[in-house]
Amino acid sequence: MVNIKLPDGSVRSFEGPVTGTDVAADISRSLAKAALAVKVDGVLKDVYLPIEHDATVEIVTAKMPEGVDLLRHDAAHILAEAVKELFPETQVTIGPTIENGFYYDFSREEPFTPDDLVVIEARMREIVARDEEIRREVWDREEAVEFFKSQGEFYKAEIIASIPDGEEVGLYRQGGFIDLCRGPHLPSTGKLGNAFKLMSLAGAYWRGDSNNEMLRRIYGTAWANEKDLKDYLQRLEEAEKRDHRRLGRELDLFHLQEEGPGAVFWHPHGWTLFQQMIDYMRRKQIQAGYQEVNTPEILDRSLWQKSGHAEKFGENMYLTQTPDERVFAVKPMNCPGHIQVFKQGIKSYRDLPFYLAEFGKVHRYEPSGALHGLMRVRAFTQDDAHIFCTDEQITEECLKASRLIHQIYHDFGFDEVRVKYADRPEQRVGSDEVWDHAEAALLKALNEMQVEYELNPGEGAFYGPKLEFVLRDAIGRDWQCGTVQVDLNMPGRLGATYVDADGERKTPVMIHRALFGSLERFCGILIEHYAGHFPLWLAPLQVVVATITDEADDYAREVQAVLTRAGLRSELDLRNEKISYKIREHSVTKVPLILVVGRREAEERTVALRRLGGKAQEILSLDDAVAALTDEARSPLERAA
RNA sequence: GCCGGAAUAGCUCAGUCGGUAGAGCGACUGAUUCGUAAUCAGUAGGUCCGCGGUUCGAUUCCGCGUUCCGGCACCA
Repeated sequence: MVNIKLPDGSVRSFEGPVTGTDVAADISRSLAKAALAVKVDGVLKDVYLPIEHDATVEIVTAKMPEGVDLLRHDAAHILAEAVKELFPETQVTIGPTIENGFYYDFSREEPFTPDDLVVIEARMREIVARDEEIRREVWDREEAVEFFKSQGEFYKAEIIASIPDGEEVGLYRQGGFIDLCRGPHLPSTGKLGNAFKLMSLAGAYWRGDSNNEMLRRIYGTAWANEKDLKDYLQRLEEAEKRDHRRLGRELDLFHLQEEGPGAVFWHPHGWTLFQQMIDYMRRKQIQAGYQEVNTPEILDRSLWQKSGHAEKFGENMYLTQTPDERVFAVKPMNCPGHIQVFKQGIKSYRDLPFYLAEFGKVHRYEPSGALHGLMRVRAFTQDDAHIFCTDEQITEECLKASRLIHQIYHDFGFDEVRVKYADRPEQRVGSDEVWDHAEAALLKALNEMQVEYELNPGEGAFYGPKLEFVLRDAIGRDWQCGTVQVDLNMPGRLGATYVDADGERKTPVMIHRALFGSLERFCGILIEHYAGHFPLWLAPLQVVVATITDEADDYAREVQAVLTRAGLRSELDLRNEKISYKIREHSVTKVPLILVVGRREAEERTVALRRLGGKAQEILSLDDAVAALTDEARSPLERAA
């Protein structure tokens, strides 16, 4: 007798061992058909495997997230089967599911072409139509290794050989294709259905290591039904429309060109947005007790040798030689410069914590393949600051900096921020004891912050562990923005000291912190986050005054003058065009407010206010309109004050 | 940096099986003075990414380079 408890709490009894299919069939025929796998006491299993003992059982269908994940997993296997049928000389490696889809990495001399993708996808649909049974087999490890070697599948053999002793080697067979897999899998290929699509080709290193062979990756997406697939493809299209590179051109914010790879040419509107960010940040920082400084962009190479940058970061640095043959480095970070400022005059323990901030433009020679619009550039502006403090102050200062970051992100409309904690990297300066100490202090602050965080092992800066604040772009790519780093190394290397209460000279701790991280990147994320519809206080162009007839020109000029005096950013549109033409044009470039003035408004000293995306218009007296808009255009900082 | 793809008018793109190119939108000029998301007509605009090679002739074919796009690796 086997008692099966279902999620609704009911219990069904069976004579002997049953399978997930049996249980599903006992409930309803349609459920039996929809069953993709089964969860036995919370563990996913193949639906056709016997359940020998009493258990809690849940039937997994495509309606559940786990079910969709299974579909994607099987789509990857079917992709591999199709590729092996069409290109038998190809070796298979791994094919996991990912967010919204799956991929499979193949080893193959010849690249796949976009045309191949069409053929492979067609073959996948054939395999689905064949509805091949998928069955799990447990193999002896040695036999499995030998088997795959004999098939010329050396990568698979390597994976199996690396499975820890004592773990079962489970293989799944579908038609003529057999693959190592932890499972579970669908009972047959037909269950995948047709809601899948191969998306793109890419290169990817074996085991993610750039020293290894580059494999050929095929990305695909798979969903429970055609509608979900269609919705997903539409979401991708929508995301493309908010791509900051596209909006950057459409809204005339910035451009990049061949002569300056990774360097931004800011146009007037883009630069206005950029300056708004700086303006906000500057005030916010002053409130938080920072002092703003500015340090040289080019400094003698020897300083970078002392700081450790030359050795650990040298490959990313621009060097420049002057006619007297002296070698300088263009700064990739602001920290050594700030230490020079700190070192001027004798500092007392009473001066600590000592805050120095800089909107510092840094240059880093990034790998060419990494460049990406504003998100990844070679010349960028950091809202960088360094907090010189005592050992006891570390935790408190990290906390303060992290709180500041969360507040600022909130003001810019981001409430979902992911935090990562990155500890010591292989390439680093300083002793293990010092690192132990720095990591412990940062972790303590992190725990006191009471935010969820992920570990990012080995990804700290070369001088200390760091917190990373991560935002996501329109198409799901994550970008690190703010950061807080505890540095017990660099102040010592560059000779920074303070006089402690006991009269002894001591080396201060330095906390590196950036709020936006890179202003360029944050600006890119902002563009995508708002899809170009910036909140009024950030919008580069806030108001367009548009006339209906040239009889209103003089009045329109007057309106704009009043707006300018009130501190609003406006433009005049006196062109001899229909008002609907003007409205369409300014709507397309996402100007938040349009003030329409015609003969009537000129006579009555009013304006017709039209908001972006709105249909209605509002007739206001000029004075009321300006007062209301000025109030509306206040930044979060001004509102809080 | 690595794998794959791309580069034609300001933008989006078509095209030439090798005989120096075209559309829509935009720009400009003129007409129109119009009430809330595209008024009409006309005109101009191209080193077909760069450098070599093959060829009578290259935007087209080949090679090298540059940049960009999608990934991987790297990272703010």
